[in-house]
Amino acid sequence: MAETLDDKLKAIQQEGNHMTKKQSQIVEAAIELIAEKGYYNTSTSEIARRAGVAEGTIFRHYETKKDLLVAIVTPAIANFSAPFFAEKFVKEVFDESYQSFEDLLYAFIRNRFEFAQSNVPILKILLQELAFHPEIQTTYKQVFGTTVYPAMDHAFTYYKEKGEIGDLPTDVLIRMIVPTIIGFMIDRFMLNPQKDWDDELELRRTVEYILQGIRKNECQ
Amino acid sequence: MAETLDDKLKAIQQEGNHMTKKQSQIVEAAIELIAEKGYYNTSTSEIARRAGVAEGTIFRHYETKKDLLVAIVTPAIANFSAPFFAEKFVKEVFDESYQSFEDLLYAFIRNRFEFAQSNVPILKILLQELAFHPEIQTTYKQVFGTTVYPAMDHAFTYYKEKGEIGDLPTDVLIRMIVPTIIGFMIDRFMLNPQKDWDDELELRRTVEYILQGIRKNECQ
Amino acid sequence: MAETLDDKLKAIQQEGNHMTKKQSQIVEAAIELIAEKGYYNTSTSEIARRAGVAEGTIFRHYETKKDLLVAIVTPAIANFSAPFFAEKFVKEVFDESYQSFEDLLYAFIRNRFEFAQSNVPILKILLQELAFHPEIQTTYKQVFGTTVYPAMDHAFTYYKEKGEIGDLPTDVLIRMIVPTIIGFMIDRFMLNPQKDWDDELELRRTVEYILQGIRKNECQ
Amino acid sequence: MAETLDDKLKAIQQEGNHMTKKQSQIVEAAIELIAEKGYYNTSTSEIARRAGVAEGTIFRHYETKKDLLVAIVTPAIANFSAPFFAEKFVKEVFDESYQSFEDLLYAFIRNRFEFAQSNVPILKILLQELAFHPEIQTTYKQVFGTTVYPAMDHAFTYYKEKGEIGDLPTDVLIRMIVPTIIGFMIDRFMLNPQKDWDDELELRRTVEYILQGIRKNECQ
DNA sequence: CATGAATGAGGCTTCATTCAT
DNA sequence: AATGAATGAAGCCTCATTCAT
Repeated sequence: MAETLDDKLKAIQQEGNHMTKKQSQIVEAAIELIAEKGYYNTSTSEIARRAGVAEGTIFRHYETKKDLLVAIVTPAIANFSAPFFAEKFVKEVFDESYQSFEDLLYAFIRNRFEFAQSNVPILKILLQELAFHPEIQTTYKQVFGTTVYPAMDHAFTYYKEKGEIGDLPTDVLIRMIVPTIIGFMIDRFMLNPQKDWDDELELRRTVEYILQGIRKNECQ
Repeated sequence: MAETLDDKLKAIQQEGNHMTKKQSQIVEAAIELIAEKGYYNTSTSEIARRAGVAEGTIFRHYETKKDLLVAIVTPAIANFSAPFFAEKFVKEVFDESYQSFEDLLYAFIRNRFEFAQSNVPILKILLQELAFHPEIQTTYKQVFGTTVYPAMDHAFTYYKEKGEIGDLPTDVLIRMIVPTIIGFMIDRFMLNPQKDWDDELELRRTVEYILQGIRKNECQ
Repeated sequence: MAETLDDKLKAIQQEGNHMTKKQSQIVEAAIELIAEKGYYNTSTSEIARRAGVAEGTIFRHYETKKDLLVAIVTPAIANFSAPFFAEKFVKEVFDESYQSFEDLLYAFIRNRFEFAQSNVPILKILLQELAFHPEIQTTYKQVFGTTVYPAMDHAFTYYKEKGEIGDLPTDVLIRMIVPTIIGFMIDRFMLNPQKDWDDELELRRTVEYILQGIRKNECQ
Repeated sequence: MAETLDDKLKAIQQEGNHMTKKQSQIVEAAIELIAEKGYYNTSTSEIARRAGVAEGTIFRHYETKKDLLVAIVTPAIANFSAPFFAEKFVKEVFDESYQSFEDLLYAFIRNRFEFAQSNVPILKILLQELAFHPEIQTTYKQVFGTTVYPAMDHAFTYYKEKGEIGDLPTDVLIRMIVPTIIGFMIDRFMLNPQKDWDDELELRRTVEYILQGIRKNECQ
């Protein structure tokens, strides 16, 4: 138990490496089934069947069914939240790589959009199960509190000073921006994935909506 | 099965009337427990215990556990979505009761905010369980499609013509507005209910954010 | 959890009363099977089958399989150890109902012999499972320490003063007497129950052996 | 399967010889764990872990888990019961090496005491598991019937004739003596090993108790 | 209407044993 | 000989649902 959550998160990002073939079959099957039907409607025997392994094999790799869920969802939290902030927000904002908040926001949304696009089922699971599993909530809070929030706070402060963002607290800005982005992705990937989307257009619209919504209110 | 969904919805809105004492105890207990722990983590025996009735009594009133869930959630859908639109949007917008889109939006958000405030647990259930129960999804789509969407579409058209809203499709407007409002409520009532909220201020900020986000872009 | 072990023991002695028919079928079947094959070789499904009930019914009455074991064994401990001491040792020894230690010992052995005779399977379980279940050990120690030991200690002191017993510590006397008695019963009821026993003779022999073994060593 | 039990017993007594290092690690680990927690509470994976070998390695040396148990317990039976009788009882009693039954009994108890002292865990296993494993019972009966009983019978007859032992059947004498000795050892090594024992004193007391218990009843 | 004992299908998990490497 | 991943039978337990009272 000396292992910290932080260690775990790091370990997780390289997970793919040391997984046996059967293990990744299990994870893949679990992701498909749980995304589709939810954690409590998916039995371990069903996962085993779809993965083409014996039920006992699941428990050789994951002590409990919940451990399997956590093993699926934790990297998603780490990867969805962290990378962009670690690399882009913190570094490039200082580098002034982004001329304006708009540039940053656009890069951010596009980057997360692309990540989501490649990870729809896992993110679906994350969204659906977050409410029911304290273990996941803890990880989420940890990641959000140490990585996402500070980076956002930092960036907001910077652009507020530059006058590009209205004078709203970070909490409020997050409460505006995040649901807008997630709302778009839910619509795009979960509610109406089959629709004939013009992703470029919608990304622009989303950026625009947020930008106008939070910008300094100069024209009123 | 001649009964249509529509009939059901109507019946539901007057439900309170014909419920026996035991029955409302059951519903109340179920709401508390399911909101707190989720549908699959709440057993009928637990509901019976908290309600102070025998387990069999639940099944005298609801054929299955899922029926009980549906009986809880369906009126929430009907009531959360419908009333305002039926009464205010449709009628008063025509009456020109609302001078501006801002007035309408503000009235709408405040109205829904107050409704949410009095129905936190049920709405929590709705939000959490919607993903897992096709029965609920069907009801939701039906209500949304026949009541909410048309009313919104109507209003948006009206105010777009008046130049108060930018020229965005109804779908897009909904995708912008709804997550913003729901996101606020989740923060307010579910994630941080204990915070020292200045509700008036936050309502204003929410309206402002939406308004700027979707208004005609005159000042750029 | 306010309930003390003592309360439990009392409750247990009247247990028979409030057991439903199915419940006593379960207990009876469990006793038979566990006595014969041991706790870990007896499955709950087997118990259910022999009891003529559904497997789930067991768990309506006993939360876990181990609870069932404890429910079987605890009264045996209470009843095997306690009654004689409470009633006879303590009271009658003072009354001088027993002229000599021999009388007391004989009455005691005969009394416990008869009890054992009517409870062979349960006592077999107690003997076999005591080593593996801390829950049972705890009960045993409690009963022994508060009831059996004090009564024996009392009686030994009394008869030592009368010169009928040699000057050995209570611990040692118990270590001599108890295995002799239990050893006899194991032979009689468990190892060779089918033998053609002359119980009166063997009881006498057992008393004699103990008596000579611990008496004041006058003739050497 | 031409191999008789007798062959096996002989083979067993030289077992140490042909055991590989891993094999004795396995046996040692198994003894520790099974003594502590019982056969059914000890998994082969746990034994393998403690032994520092792979789980499969156990099954290379012992076809089944039960075979491992038998391999542990059979030599204990052979060694606990047999040697003294074979060497001492039979030979030395005839040699009249022991002047009196007391001398023999004392030598016997001391000898078995010392053996027990060096083999507590294995004897614990024997005692605890004997009831549940017919394979062990068979071995036990075989050894007892062919080695212990005849030797004892022989010695008893001899000393009865010399008038040192009362006229009791061998069965009865065994039923008196054996539980007394085993009872002492259980107390000494299993129930209260940590106590500050004066072993010499207790050995003497045990001998004394048995001796008086079974001697010719001359002084009554 | 209400009760609650009884049901039995199905879920998660353990573990002795096998086998390809 | 040794390994350890994989197996799958079997175990304990949960829980929605039924039904006699």
